[in-house]
Amino acid sequence: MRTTAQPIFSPVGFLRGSSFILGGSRMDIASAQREKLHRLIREAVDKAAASGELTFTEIPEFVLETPKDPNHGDFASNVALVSAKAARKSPLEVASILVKYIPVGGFITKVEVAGPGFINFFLSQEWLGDILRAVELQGENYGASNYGQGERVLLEFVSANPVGPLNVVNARAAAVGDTLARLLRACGYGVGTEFYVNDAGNQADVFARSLIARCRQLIDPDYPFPEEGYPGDYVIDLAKRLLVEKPEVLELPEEEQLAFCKRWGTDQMVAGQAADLRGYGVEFDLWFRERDLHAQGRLEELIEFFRDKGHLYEEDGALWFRSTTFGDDKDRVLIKSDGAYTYVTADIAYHHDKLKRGYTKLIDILGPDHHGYIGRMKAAVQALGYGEDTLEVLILQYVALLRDGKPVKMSKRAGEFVTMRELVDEVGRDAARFFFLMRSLESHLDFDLDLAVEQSSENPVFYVQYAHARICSILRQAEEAGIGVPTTAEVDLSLLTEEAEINLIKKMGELPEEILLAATLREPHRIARYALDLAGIFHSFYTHCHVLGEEAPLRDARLVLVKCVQTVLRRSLELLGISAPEQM
RNA sequence: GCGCCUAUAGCUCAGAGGAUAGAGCACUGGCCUCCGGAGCCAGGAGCGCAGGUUCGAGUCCUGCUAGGCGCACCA
Repeated sequence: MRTTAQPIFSPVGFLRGSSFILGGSRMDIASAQREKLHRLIREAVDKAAASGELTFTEIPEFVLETPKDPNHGDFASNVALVSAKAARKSPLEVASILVKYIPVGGFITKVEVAGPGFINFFLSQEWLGDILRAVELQGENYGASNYGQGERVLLEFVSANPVGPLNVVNARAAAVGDTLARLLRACGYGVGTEFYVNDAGNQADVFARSLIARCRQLIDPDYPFPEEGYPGDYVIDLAKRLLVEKPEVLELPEEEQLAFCKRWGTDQMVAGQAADLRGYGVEFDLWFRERDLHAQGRLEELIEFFRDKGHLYEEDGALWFRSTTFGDDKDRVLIKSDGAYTYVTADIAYHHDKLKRGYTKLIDILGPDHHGYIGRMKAAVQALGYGEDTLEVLILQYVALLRDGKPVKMSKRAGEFVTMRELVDEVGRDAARFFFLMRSLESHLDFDLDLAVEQSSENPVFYVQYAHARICSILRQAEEAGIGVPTTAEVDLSLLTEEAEINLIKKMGELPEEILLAATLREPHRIARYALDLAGIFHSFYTHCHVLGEEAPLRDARLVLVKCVQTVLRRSLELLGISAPEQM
């Protein structure tokens, strides 16, 4: 069973190998430099092979990375390191042979062999200008690509039961799923987002009975509350509203009453969840109702489909799906001996529906308590006739809220837990999203409530937003002084020589690649960290370099630079679903 | 018992098999005649344990240890 996140395509061959191709009509210029270097390296390998100096059966995949240490050049490749074995020479020997075939000139000012056998490339200033021109040209689309070529991906996330308010893990899932959707769209995928509403199962029945009991208690305080009922106060509030909206509900025959409360109650919960999510910046393309699957006979269809394929058998009065054929730990019951469908039956029918609607990649984002679910669903998708990797399940880990450095106690059984709405009310939508997106999915994250509301540089979300607000302030004052922001073509970009300026430009050049990595590796936290890095470099620039007040040529070049940083910061924040305030 | 996640600086966390393992916080000391000090600059310390694969392992494999979570004819 494969339980870790599987990229849609392995990005390895794509990013590190020979073909860095961004589709669409406008190729990203900064990445075009990278592509040129890739090609030059491959040509050098071919020439070295032709001359007999190197012998390969095939060229291994290699990395072209931006070194942390600027002394290692603008780009560095490990091609010699990874191909040393195939060449039966030391990495240093391979590297020194290859550099002979890499022509210096044009945008390449120097090529050298360093360390254990890296080939370091030093580029002319011109390529930095290319980055700024790319940002200017592409603006709000900077970093987008057509890598996905329209492949249809369905992201399902949150999918909380409609029996209570959303919790903090739901909030984490919402932030991660929404940003992943934005990232995949930016990479040219045809993305759909869905929330599966589990409104037909036992839990919905229990919820309906809890609601009825609360209604009766409002009339007769001694009326007993079901032992396994939902204890939260929100059920009482809902009961009050129900008695106002439909006072005759308690007069209905029991079965009708239950059916009504189940439908009405879950609808109310769904409406509340949708409103909370909207306030959090998350809108779903579709809220898919489990009850529709039942009403449309889709479960029966699924059973017939599986029966035809021979995936079913009966035992102990129940109908079983032989999921072990497809690598599941054990077979699963689809119809219980009492004739009722199990939860998994409906969920398989739902996934079948997604596939029939033309999605070729399904991504489910689930909480940590559902990891045991992966095997059976991957088995189901295969039994439906699709490849093992069609379904990809991302498991989020738990969230611990910290106040005064101590965990906030939560008890689901007692109905005491912090809801997503409370969290967002307390720390704000931007801080909540950023804190969830800062960490990798699999981290068990500590959410520091005190830090999230702090208005200081210690609070990462403020740190990033403040950088944006500072830029806006500069541009505003320029405008007030009658100084327009020029275009890259109108200024002398070679005046940007300060370390902070160079670092800013290089960092901006990394965004397209970061977006691609974040999307394909399912690592949205890369973008949050990217935004923090870029903001940090900007703050340093701000302290060391002035914009307004400098001589016109330098001032104008810096205005262009600052304008570009604004675009890139805005773009990063937009991908995170976080606002970019002009003033704070 | 089986499965999943985690273990990196005092704390919270990054780290695409590669160069000297990085940030932030905390602690200490500096920086405002100047575009927003909600900022900047400078200082110490670390990969849970044991093997293995590799030219090279925080990263991959195996076995331990510790913490979190899950193992239904519940959803």
